[in-house]
Amino acid sequence: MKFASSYEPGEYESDIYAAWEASGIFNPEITTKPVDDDNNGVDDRLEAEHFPTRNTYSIVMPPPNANGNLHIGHGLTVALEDSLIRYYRLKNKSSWYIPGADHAGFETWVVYEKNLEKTGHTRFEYSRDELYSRVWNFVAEQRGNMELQLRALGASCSWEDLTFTLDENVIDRVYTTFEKMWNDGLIYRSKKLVNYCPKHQTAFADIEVEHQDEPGTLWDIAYDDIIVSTTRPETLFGDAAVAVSPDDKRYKNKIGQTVHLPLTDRLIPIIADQHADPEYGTGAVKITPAHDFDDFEVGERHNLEQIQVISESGTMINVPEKYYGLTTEQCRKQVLKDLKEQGLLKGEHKITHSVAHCYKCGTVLEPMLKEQWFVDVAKLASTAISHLKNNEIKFYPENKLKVLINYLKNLKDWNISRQIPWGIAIPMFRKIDDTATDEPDWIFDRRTNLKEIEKAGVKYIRDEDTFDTWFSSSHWPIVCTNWTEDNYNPYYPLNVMETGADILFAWVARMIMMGIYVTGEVPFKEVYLHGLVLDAHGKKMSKSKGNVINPMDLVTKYGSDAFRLGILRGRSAGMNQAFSENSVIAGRNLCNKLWNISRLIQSIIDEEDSSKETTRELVLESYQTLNMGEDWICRELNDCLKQVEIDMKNYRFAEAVEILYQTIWDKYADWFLESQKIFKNTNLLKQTLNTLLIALHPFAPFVTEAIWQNLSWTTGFIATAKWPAKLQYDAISAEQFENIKTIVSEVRTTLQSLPGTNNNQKYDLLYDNDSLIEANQTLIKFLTKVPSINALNGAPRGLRVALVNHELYLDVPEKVVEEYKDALTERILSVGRELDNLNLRIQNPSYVAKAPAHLVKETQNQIKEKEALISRLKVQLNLI
RNA sequence: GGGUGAUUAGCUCAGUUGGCUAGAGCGUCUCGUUUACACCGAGAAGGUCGGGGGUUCGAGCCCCUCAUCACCCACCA
Repeated sequence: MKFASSYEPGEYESDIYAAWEASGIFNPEITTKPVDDDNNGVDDRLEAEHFPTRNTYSIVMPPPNANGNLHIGHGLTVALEDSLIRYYRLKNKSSWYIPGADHAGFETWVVYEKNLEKTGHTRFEYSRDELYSRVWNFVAEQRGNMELQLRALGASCSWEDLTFTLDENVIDRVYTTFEKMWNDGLIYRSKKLVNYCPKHQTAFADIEVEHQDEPGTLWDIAYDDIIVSTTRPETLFGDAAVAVSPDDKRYKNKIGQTVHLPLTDRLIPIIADQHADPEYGTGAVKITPAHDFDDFEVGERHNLEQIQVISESGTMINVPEKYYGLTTEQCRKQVLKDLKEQGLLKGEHKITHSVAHCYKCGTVLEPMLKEQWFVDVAKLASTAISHLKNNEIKFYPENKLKVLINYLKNLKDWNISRQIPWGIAIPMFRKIDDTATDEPDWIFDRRTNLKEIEKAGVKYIRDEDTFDTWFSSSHWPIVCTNWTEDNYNPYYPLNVMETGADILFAWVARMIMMGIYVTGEVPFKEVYLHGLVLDAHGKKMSKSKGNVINPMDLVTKYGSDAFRLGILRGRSAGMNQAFSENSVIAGRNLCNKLWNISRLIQSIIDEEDSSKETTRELVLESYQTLNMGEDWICRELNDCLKQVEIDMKNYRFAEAVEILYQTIWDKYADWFLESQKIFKNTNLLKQTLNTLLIALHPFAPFVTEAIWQNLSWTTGFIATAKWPAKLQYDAISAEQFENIKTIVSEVRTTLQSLPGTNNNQKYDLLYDNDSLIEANQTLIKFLTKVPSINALNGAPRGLRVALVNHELYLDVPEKVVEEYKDALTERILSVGRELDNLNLRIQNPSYVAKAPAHLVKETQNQIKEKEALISRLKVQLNLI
């Protein structure tokens, strides 16, 4: 096969992915171990089960929305997770990356309902079951896009195991848990104030609410001779009391009295409650238990009536005729107008307060009294906390553990009822047969495909609500790995849960609670949380701002690998960081570089093979290092591998990519490969290239595989290659090569700083009594591009290269040396400044006394070197 | 009100338990049409590490303080 002169990702990526997928290498290894009769002391249970012969490594994908497209955050997720899974696959673990698709209950519902409205229909024309099947079809049409996009990103997941959040086994598991919770008394039904979106007509969990600081108005309204402060005058019809602080002297004598509720003929009491803040407003506050969270609690304490005055569609009910049916907004205007006319509006103050919004449509949420299913979280949370405090899960970044524990400590009961049809039906049925008074009002039953059921002659009707999606997704590690009560499962707990830091509470916390509740074990051993990908200027991406970056555009433009390398660069756990297209460009450049490195090596191999007139060597033979550069690159590659291993263990992706980038480009290409243009150690070239390709493969799967398939000595897929072993080399020789590098660099710098370098003037090199240079003159000549390099016969001449331990001269005419004088003087001064610093340090008696001995010694050596260098440069200056 | 994180080169970011002259990518400047690569090669410039104090032989890193910017949680009528 021929290498093109540049790497064009578009020509290879889809074919490569298809070949991987067809070969089944992304599936985990599952074998049935033969039962060993002689076996003693090993759990028999294990023997009978399917289980891998190798160590396992498992990750579940946070399921992207089944009917959506991937966004940049998914791009980061795949880059992180797939790097891990590919790395551990190379490390010979049976690796299982389980893909998923999310029915995304509320998200999808909102999209669907919008579409429905466009066609002139509303949800109220259909039954719950009809709507469910309609959305199912809608999602089925859209599905597949995001799965193709995951493939384009190179996600090496086991597609046969894709789990959809509405799969039967998921629903089954969720019902099993729910039933267990119901039996354990962890589920209860209660009429409580919940956050409610009047537009979408559904309730939310606390965590789904978005609070925003907004300007508002605080009105003072006279309730007889007491003036209350409120931001919501329209709710006054639901008032059940006026509260003042028990410590507030102004109102002490009024406590226990009653006042007239304005615009009505009702009387309400004045009560004392610590909720009223004497410092705020007038110090007197109206209490509306049915429409405010604080007031609800005050109402509980004082046994106040809960009067609902706002309906579930957001209009006024249980109010005087005049206001009935108005929206809350219209009602507020009318109430204010009427109060003003009656002279009861006593003041108006502009304030800023925090307002709860629907995170999807932005509608102001209404606290609404509703009967809902709640999870009593106290025990779940405290159990989770004890597991967390036991350090059973390691967090990256570390501080999230503390944050999570703090959240769990303050967690309130969890509302899991949603009034939308798109979701898992809550498996609870309400008794409709009033004569059967002995039977409980609510029973659990899995037959949610039925609207009505009959049990022991009593009729029950299904609750129409569906589960909060987080209730089912909290089972994700359990359902994806097919964990069951009866069998040992080597893939559970997961090795790591990788997801966005923004859903630490909503998802990670709930998976931990649920995992422990269901399996008795934490669901994963480690958690890696990535931050938000911000736009190029560090701003949050949003459709309205128009700064959204589509990962697929970048894949098309630069290639999948470039995108992955680019998005990992400069990113660390938990941090919100800007996206930099330049990093993707750097990734693209690296892929092309690696491609050309491989092209050069293959051409060297081909040339050698043809000159030897042997058949092409398909096998990788062992190598021998034959010169310092070869030993040196082995050492550098070993260091690089070790560093990558450490970085992967610690989830330092950016650092791993960085060291690979530098090793490939600065070390392998710029030094080793250049030197191999002379030496051509074919076996070593093959071996080292294999090493680099495999090491980079987790991060840049496509280009490394494309190269692997093009090389003459490789077999199989690189995706299932073995992580490289350490290379053998001579350490002293490797270290010697550093000297060659220093010599070459110094010659290059000097040549470029000589006056008149732009007229392409070439000079020879002269060495005197220097075995290292003598032995390596061919290489030095090649790397410095000087016309020739010779032993100096007679007195030194030309310009001495600024090296301490080597006698090397650039054979330049007197005149050029003369012109170089200024540069030389500057050089002496700059080395002098460094020397001054070192001397200052060594002259400090405390430093010599307290610093570690090796540092002091190093400083002394450096001083000697600098002094030698200066004296040599000065000799040069005097010669001029 | 509470909490978390950030502040290092023109831009985006590294800098792991304190240790030599603080790094990278992209950008900038100079030179280079060398048969792997111009998505290239060689070289260079550019930072008093947000301000101020402290601990230490030694601080980008530890402590205190101030400032600025993000984000999260919380019941501000």
